[in-house]
Amino acid sequence: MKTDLAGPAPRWARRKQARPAELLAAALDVFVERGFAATRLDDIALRAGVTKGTLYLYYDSKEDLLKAVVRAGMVPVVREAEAMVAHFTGSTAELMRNLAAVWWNAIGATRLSGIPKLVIAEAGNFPEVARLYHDEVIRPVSELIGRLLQRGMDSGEFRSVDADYMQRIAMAPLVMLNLWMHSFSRYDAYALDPPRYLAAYLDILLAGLAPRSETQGNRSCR
Amino acid sequence: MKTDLAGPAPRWARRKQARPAELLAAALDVFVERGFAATRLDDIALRAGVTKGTLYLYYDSKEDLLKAVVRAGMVPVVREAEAMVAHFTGSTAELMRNLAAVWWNAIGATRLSGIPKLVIAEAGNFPEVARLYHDEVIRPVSELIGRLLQRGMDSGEFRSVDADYMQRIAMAPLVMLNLWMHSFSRYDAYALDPPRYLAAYLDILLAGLAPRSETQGNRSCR
Amino acid sequence: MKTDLAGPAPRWARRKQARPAELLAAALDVFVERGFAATRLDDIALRAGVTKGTLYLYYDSKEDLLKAVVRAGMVPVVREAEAMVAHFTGSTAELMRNLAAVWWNAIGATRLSGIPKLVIAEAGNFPEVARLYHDEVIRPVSELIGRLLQRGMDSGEFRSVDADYMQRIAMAPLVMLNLWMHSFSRYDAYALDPPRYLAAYLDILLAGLAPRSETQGNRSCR
Amino acid sequence: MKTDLAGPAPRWARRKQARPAELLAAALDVFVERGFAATRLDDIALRAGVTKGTLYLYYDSKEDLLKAVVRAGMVPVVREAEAMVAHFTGSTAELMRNLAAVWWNAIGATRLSGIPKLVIAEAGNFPEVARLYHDEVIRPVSELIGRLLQRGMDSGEFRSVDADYMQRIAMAPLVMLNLWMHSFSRYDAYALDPPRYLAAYLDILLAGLAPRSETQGNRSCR
DNA sequence: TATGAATGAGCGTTCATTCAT
DNA sequence: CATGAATGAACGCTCATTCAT
Repeated sequence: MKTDLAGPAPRWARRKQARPAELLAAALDVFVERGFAATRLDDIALRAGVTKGTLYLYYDSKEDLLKAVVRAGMVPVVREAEAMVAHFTGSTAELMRNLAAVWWNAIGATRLSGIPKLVIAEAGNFPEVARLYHDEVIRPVSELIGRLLQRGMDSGEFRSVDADYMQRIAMAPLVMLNLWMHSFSRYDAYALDPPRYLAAYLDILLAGLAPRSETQGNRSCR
Repeated sequence: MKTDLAGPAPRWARRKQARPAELLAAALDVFVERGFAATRLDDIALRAGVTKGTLYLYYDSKEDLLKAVVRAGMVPVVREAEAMVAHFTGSTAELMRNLAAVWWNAIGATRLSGIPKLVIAEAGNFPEVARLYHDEVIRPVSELIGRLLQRGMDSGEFRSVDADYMQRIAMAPLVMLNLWMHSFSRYDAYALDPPRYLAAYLDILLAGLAPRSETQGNRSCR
Repeated sequence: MKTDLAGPAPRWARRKQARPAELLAAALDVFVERGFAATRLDDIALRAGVTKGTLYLYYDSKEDLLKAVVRAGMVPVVREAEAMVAHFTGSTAELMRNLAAVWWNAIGATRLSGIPKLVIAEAGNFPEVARLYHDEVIRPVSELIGRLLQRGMDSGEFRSVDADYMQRIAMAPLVMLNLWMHSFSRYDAYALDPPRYLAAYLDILLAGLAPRSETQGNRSCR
Repeated sequence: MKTDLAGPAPRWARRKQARPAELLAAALDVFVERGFAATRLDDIALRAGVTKGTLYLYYDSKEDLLKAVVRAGMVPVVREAEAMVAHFTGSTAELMRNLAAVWWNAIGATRLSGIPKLVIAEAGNFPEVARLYHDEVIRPVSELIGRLLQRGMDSGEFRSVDADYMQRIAMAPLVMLNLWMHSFSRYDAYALDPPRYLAAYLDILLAGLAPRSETQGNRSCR
């Protein structure tokens, strides 16, 4: 799965058209490494192989750059996820497993995984970033997951739950994995094992959604 | 349930002893509102009703203030949770429900709920803050929840799960609720309903931990 | 030879009367160690075993403290030198040797040796300090040395020189020794040997003052 | 004789290349006037016709600026003195008179004369400044004067003296003249006449170095 | 007399943003 | 398009001075 953010700027590809993507790639790197406030535009320019002034030819301000990074990085992945769901024909549980894998490959294992931390940290200071991220990323994904849960309930695969809120609960561990990787996991002692984390996640999520046997309550389903 | 952070500094209580707590309360407020980097020491001082220099009579630096805020805010709550678990005698599920309620009352519904966002945002820039929060908050809580899961499994109340990682999954939605409240929930349109969120959370968590019926697979627990 | 500046404050001597001298001793130490600007009143107070506020019971300001240190440290030594000269009966050359020794014992080898550097560095910023030091220290000493040179010329011991300016030249190496000890000599590699320095100084000074050729009359040395 | 430090920055010469020298000239002026600690970067910038931030485009810190001022100001003069000595063919006494004149024209009569006071005052607080000044200025000059004395002794022009220490004694009155000009001479009442001072200096220095007549030593005149 | 908490003005340094070239 | 020198507004931290106790 590809994103619009270029990889480490290849020197030979300095076409004018490629410039913005190169800048965004550099900006993403540094924003994720240092956080928004601690990032100097000089660092971004240095990593992109340009000078600070050049950034202003493409983006109006540091905040504008942040918004571009968020949008260019996340929206394509959202689109892709939506396309995947639209064409999937298997069981809902299978679909959720696939989605988790896609999410891991497209975001979790890439530099994009740093975006949620960035956005959460700055949402309070930059309403436009909050709105952008919510409307372009969170809302579509929420609706996607909400529809998925509904699909599972409709088919009898899942028991009846509060779909609107359950999708939030379902997303939380995935987001937290990203946050952890870009906060505590930076220190070796606090690192965790993502596959094992994801396995535990899918285990309890699907178990929790599975219909209870008719004759048994939750507590007594033993 | 109370915290160690005092309310808005009463003018008449300028006792030396009360000062540090007043400063921490003000610092917490502003840090949570603005984030660490965007917070000016002048703002904290203003809110505490003192001048900037006074802060340095009690704390060595802005980072030191952050560490004090985190420690003074969270450690007592952790202790309280540990005490509660140690004396509880009911079912593990009930204990988990109680813990969620305690957590909500002591943290979620107070200004302390802003600390996780602060720490996650700054953990990368301030290793000491990361270490402090992990060792004094995350680790004890993780172990607490891990023991809880083990207790449930031992008693047959819960099915067998990867306790170490499952506690991370179990904590994630609670942390995410805090993060949400201090990022997107600031904008009315994106607010959510905490009780409903917590209900959905406990619903799926306990359902997911409940033993499956012996004769039936996950899908077919009917 | 004693000064008015007390040694390391003896705890048992905390008579009110002794306080000002203790403060001055502490102030001299720290001023000499760090320079005027880099010295914090807190450091002086700490060394004197009092608190910062106490300093203001005895001295109006940091500059006032500096003036007191300079006056209390140097004036007694000047008086002593004047007394010594007044009672001396030997040759002028011998008197100058004695004066150099007295100067070394009373100033060069004590903490007072740091005062010239202090005064020279701050004279431009504090006219009162400049005036004080010049009128109470430099002028008396200049006149003393000038009279000495005149005495030597009158007696035929010295050749005829520009007494007024020669006393400045004569003082320069002694002052420079003090300055060196409190600047470069702080670094071992740049230290020098004071006795050897003083020997070379007296050697050339007295040789330079001695009457020239044999055929020229040397009234007192024939 | 010129120095590398430009005069009052001409507005029309805002070439990038000229900037550093303009900044150093301004810095030298203000450092000498106020001393290092009392100098505000704003003052230097104002005098150079730039803003404070501009200083940091060329120098890393206030201390770095001090080092640059010292190096750029003194090293060329040292080189010049060394070149002059290397090519001189007259008598050693004549050479010393010439050196004193060169020193006066290149340093004593220029703003550079303020540097020794600066360095002596700050050597204790800034080891790097001390080392720089000692290794790049004091040591070369000391060696130069030491060789000169040796040359005079070898040729029989001078009597035998402790060359290593005598060069220190010989330099002291010149340094002291600089210090005086930038401390007490600021106040008219305490000003002195440099030519007369230098005449007295050369008078006694050369007289003191001259060989004694065989029959009458200085020492035997008691 | 002595304390020490509090002040408030000040300074070195940083960095997003601008603009002449 | 691109540069990079310059700006100027901040902000963290310091410390001489004050004053209620």
